[in-house]
Amino acid sequence: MKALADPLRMQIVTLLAAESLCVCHLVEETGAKQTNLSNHLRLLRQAGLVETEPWRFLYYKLRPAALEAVAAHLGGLADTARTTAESARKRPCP
Amino acid sequence: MKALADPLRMQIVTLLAAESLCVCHLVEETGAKQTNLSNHLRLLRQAGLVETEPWRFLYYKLRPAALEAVAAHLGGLADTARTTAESARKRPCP
DNA sequence: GTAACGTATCAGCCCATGGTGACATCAGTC
DNA sequence: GACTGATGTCACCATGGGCTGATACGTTAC
Repeated sequence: MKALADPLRMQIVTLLAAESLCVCHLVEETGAKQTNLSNHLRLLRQAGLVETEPWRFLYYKLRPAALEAVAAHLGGLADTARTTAESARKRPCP
Repeated sequence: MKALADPLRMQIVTLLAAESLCVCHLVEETGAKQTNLSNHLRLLRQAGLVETEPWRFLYYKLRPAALEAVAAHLGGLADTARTTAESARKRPCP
């Protein structure tokens, strides 16, 4: 969750959803500096959301399963909330 | 996204997924102080993730649709990533 | 009416995070 | 070997955000 809290990191994830990209592309697309992107990509990697593809240059690639897991978790909470909202029972206050 | 980045707020959302609760319950469950919870709940309300139910006491309730929207957005990114990963084409570097 | 409770706001402190530039290392080219 | 570019790390600073306690206001109970 924290990994996705930063707007730039969310932008990175969105860009990587479309295609794997190397830092040179990300610099172009986001306008952020290389070192800053390096920091953010490290965090996204540590969070398990992206991985690297060594190529001519180092490409970064989204890990769909990790993102799907976050989505499923939130979706599950939403489903649970829908079910319990129907029961309409409230826990009494002390 | 930012709204869910804080562990306490994520805990609140998880608790509210199970049932709507008033602050007195949240104080008990989380151990956080009333004023702190009030701050966090304000942020969650501003983010559209929870709403209030005036009752004997004020209850807070999760908005499943809002949470579902976040989940769907992330899920969509994951799906896109899966599709593009199969194409295996890489944007060339300059 | 008074006291207690529920709730939100305010102001302040302190730590975490985001961004930056310098620098180091590695790989490729000449 | 010298140079260049790609990549990541380090140290620092500014800002943002989380938490706290005091306070204000409205409601409820006696």
